[in-house]
Amino acid sequence: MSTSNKLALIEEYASIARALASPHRMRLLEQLAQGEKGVDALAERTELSFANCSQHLQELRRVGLVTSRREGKAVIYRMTDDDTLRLMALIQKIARNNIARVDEILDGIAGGVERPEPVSREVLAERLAAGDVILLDIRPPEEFAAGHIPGALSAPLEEVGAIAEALDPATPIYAYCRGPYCLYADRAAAELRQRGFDARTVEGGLPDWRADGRPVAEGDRAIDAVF
Amino acid sequence: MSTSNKLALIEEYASIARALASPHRMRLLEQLAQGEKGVDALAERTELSFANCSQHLQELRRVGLVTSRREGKAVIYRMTDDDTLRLMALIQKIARNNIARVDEILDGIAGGVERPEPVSREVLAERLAAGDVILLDIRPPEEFAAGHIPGALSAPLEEVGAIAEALDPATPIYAYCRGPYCLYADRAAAELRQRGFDARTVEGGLPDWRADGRPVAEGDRAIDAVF
DNA sequence: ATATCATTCAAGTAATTTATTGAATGATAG
DNA sequence: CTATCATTCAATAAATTACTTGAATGATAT
Repeated sequence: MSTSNKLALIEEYASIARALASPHRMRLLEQLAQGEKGVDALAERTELSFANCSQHLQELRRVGLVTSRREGKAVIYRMTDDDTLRLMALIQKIARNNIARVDEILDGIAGGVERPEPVSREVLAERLAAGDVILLDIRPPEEFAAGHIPGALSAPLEEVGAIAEALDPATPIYAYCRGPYCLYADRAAAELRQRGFDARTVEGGLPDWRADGRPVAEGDRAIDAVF
Repeated sequence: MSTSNKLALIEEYASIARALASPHRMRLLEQLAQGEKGVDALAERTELSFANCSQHLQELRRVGLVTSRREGKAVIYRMTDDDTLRLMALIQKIARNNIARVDEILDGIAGGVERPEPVSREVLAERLAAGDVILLDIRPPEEFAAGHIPGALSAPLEEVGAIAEALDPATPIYAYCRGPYCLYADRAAAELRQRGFDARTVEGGLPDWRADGRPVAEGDRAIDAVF
């Protein structure tokens, strides 16, 4: 009884890991980290067939990593809670530390320039309050409009170069995007460092910031707080 | 390039989850959470064939969750760092919150008696310092001798009943064991609650306590600090 | 060197998981 | 009530993963 209980528990724990053990499901979670979405939007963004996407989502739901609700004809999926996000972030951290290939890819993105450690969200909040740093949001403008860190400047990846022209190279720049799985901020920071800026990425992305319980602003532009 | 890099990264992240997605590997990690061990000890404890155990260990090593070193003829495996432990604990927490079956099993172990939330290690440390709580280590005596929380009393599961006779029912009791995957503390606390004690478990086990950077005592008995 | 022991490798089969297809369900609009 | 649309279910084929066996390696002891 004791032993079989223990084995049953371990089976369940393993089932959670198994749910994450598929690139497709990881990508679905990455999408859901931006906010809740319907099955068709998820199928489109991940380029999965409809039925396949639905099945993967059900598997994630089976172990409680996501939940769903019905809204008219559509079923909307969302991450269950912040622990799901923490789990993704922790796996990403372990990968960065332990798998050489991951580090190589991230180095490759950095273009050979020295790649500093990401800044913690806590430090970011302090420096934002002090006003001695520029914060860039590297996501597409629509996502910026739907929610961003107060004080951030919208700087979609293609525009980073142009925006940099207007910035003071003496002021440190922090960049963030969607989260650990998103490389926009890494690439923006790499480009800025190559241009001589003191640019670093922020640990995690907007979903993580939100999960911390920190304030989120909405609207088209939030340049006011920076300039 | 950008997209394929991103997909490559996600593949690697998924591979870490895949490594955990097997009850056998979970059990191996659980064993390694107690401390480093050789392949034969692990094969014996998990009741796996030798070659099979070796292969599972290599898979864990491939994604960096464990490392190994050679010691004479034997190869000793150990957890790479505390992040591996954190990953296990987080999965266990998610399972507890999201999978009804896990909660049922843990309830079953509690024998129908109300099951209070585990106490955080931080609170435990405060109360130990204040001296107004009794701390029981429910693991086998050998493991206690190899390392335990200072001030803990060694109380192997079979002896908990007898030891309880000597304790003051007015003083709260905290119980710990190996960690999230180990049920000794849960069962001890359940038994004590049925006898009318105010008994709770501690979140995580000795490995987690150690990972916090808290002090660990060695030796046969540490009753002195309590009595 | 040779023998011995712990571990790893390699190959084959069994078992599980995945993706696809087409049918079924469940909610809404007409 | 029927038609329509989004989603889910069920069944099959394809791809992966797991376990076993027996041979190979690498380190020690004689």
